[in-house]
Amino acid sequence: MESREAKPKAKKGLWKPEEDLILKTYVETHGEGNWSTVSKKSGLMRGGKSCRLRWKNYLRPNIKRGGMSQEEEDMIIRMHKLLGNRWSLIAGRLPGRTDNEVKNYWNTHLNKRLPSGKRKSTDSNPDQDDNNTKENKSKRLRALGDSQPTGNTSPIGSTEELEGKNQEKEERSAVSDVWAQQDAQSMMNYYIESPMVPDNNATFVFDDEPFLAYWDSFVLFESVGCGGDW
DNA sequence: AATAACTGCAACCGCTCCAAG
DNA sequence: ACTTGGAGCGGTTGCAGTTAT
Repeated sequence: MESREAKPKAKKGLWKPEEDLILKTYVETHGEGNWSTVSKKSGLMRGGKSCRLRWKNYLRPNIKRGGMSQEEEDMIIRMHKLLGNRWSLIAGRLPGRTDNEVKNYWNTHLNKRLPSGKRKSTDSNPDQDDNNTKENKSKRLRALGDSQPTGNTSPIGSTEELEGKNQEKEERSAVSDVWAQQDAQSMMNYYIESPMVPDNNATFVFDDEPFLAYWDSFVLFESVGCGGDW
C-alpha cells in the first residue's frame, strides 16, 4: 500500500511549536478529518495518523492538562474496574482528558498502586524487580508479543476476555453482565453523585463511543432483569 | 560531579472496524 | 460480495527529565 515510489518519508519524533501551529491553523480552518491529506495540504511532513494524534491529544481545544484531580482519579479507577483497558471510553467520561493521557496515568500512577498492579513496582521482590529493569522490558515485551495475542493485558477479565476479532462485539454484548456482577449500584450512585456531573441532565460529553448504548443496555438489564430500584 | 537507574509522557506501531466504491 | 483506504484504538517504545548512588 505504501510502496508508492517517490512518496516522501513522513517525519517522526517530537512535534515542534511551528508544526503545532501549522496543524492547529489548518484544522481550525478546514476542520477535523481527512488526516491523510492534512500533511499534503498543510505542508506538514507528517503522517496522517501522527497529525490526528497530535491534534487529538494535544492541540484540540478544551484539552485539560496537568495533574489529575482526586475525582478524576477515582473515576478512572472505577471505570477501569468496569471496563478494563477501554481507555477511549474511560477518557470519554473525563472532559478534557484524552485516552492517551488516561492510559499513561493509569500505567504510571494507578496501576502500580493497586494490589494487582504489575508495572514498575518499587517494593516487589527481586525477581519482579529484575523484570522491571529497562533493558529487560523490551525483551520481555517482545517475548510476550511472540506468544500472545494482543490486547490481553487488561487486569479486568484478562482471563475471560476473548481473543480474536470478535472480542469487541462479544464484550459489548457481555458488558451489561459484567456490570451487573460488579458494583453496578455503587457505580450508578457515583454517577449521580459525582462532582464531575453538574446535574443529572446528560451533561456528560460523549466524545467517541456510544457509551449511552452500554449504559442503556445495562439499565435495561438491571431494571428489568434484576429488579433494581432505579 | 559523574553516571546509572528510574519515571513520566509523547509519539509510533500494528491491528481492527467500517464506509465507500 | 469483495476490496480498499481512512479512522480509531490499545499496546508499546523512545527519550528527556529527575532522582539515587
